[in-house]
Amino acid sequence: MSKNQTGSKKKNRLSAEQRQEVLLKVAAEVFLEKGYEATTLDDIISRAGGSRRNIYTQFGGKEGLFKALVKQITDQALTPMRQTPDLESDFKQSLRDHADTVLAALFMPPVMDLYRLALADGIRFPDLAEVYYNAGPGRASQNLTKFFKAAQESGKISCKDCELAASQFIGMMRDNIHLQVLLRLRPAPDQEEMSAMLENALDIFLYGITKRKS
Amino acid sequence: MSKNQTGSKKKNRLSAEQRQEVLLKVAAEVFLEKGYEATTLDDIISRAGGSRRNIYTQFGGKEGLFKALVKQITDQALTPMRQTPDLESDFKQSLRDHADTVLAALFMPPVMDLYRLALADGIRFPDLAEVYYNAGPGRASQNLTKFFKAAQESGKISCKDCELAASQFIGMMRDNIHLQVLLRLRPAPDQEEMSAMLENALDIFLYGITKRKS
DNA sequence: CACATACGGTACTTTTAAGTACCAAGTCAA
DNA sequence: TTGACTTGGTACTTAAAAGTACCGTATGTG
Repeated sequence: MSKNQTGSKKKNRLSAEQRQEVLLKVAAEVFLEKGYEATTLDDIISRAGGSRRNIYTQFGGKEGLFKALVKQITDQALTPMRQTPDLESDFKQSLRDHADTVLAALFMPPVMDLYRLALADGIRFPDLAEVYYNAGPGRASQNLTKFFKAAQESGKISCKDCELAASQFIGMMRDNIHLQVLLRLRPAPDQEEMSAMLENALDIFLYGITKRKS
Repeated sequence: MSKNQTGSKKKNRLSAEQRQEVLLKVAAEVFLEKGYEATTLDDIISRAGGSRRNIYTQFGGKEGLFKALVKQITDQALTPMRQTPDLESDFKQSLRDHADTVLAALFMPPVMDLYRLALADGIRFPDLAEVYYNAGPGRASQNLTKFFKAAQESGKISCKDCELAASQFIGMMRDNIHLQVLLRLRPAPDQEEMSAMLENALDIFLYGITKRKS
């Protein structure tokens, strides 16, 4: 007994842990949408409930809340980027599977928001930029590099600079469509369009666009 | 007579046009570096000289100054992106020349700053995002698409979707090295490294990484 | 049931920056 | 030279948001 019933109409107090959880969740929405400077604590309080004191006792202030948030997000939102490609099966299919994961992750709202945030507020919080890069794009690039090197050794591909190739392959996923979505000029692609993007990139990356004698 | 000598030690008044010019120049530095919210008018005044009144009489306030700035920048900084590839000569060399221009432009400080700004403050100023995209990456992509279509018709290349290919080629230029520079995690590449990036992208894009029987 | 503890909300203080007013001083024209 | 006009600088007003204090009240324990 005690604690509080989920259905009570008002005055349901939350424990410190619950409150902290809610605060981080709401803070994520607001900070990621508006950036650090444009976000006010009142925004967060009014959406999260509770009072200003929660933020100060638990996080020490706006900056503390922001940093706690960054830590949590980089731990969570970027996990898809950590997937490492399967080295065993067919090369093209492995690459397709991996790229599919990366591409889908790139268009996930929290990932896009984090990308914007890292660029916008990386100046004020250098940790943010570094942590983000290492956990996300950097990690993805490393994994892909390893994959390419292995394929190179087994004679499936031939790349002069596997690291650069991996970096540029990731870049192909961040094409102008991705940029337009980042800028909110168009909605994210649906499954069908995403699949077209993927196959197109795959074809070019594997075989090039030069006309082959048939 | 009258006006003011360039060498006078103090109290050289500037005309409205001169002041406006200086203000825009300084505003560009500050806004592009810190973003809209984090920039204060005092920052700008103290660097530009003059007084607050200049900003209010000439631009109407912070927002007016910012918008005037965006207009000026998109007219100026993004001009390299407008270059259209030469359709006559050798395809690979044409593409190389064009990509070289685009790549160099992508790493120019004002272009990078504008990229950050468009992502960070595009929410508050939707015009900014749209104008930026159309004048920069969008234009570049369009030009490249035309180029690819022409090459396609003369049988030099074979791409299923030239527009998508162009978009992804531009993406290859925005690889993880570019991202790291954007995040201020490393300095911009020098001529040599940039050339390596270019040749690598070119090779992959034209021929793919699949091992060819020699 | 009574008490200690900690959450919830409001009201307050302080700081910072936008926007405004005013005076002094330079510029130009008659 | 004088007087109208404009620019430069400073000081002021107002607004908004960070940070603080306090009190009422729920929680759960002895």
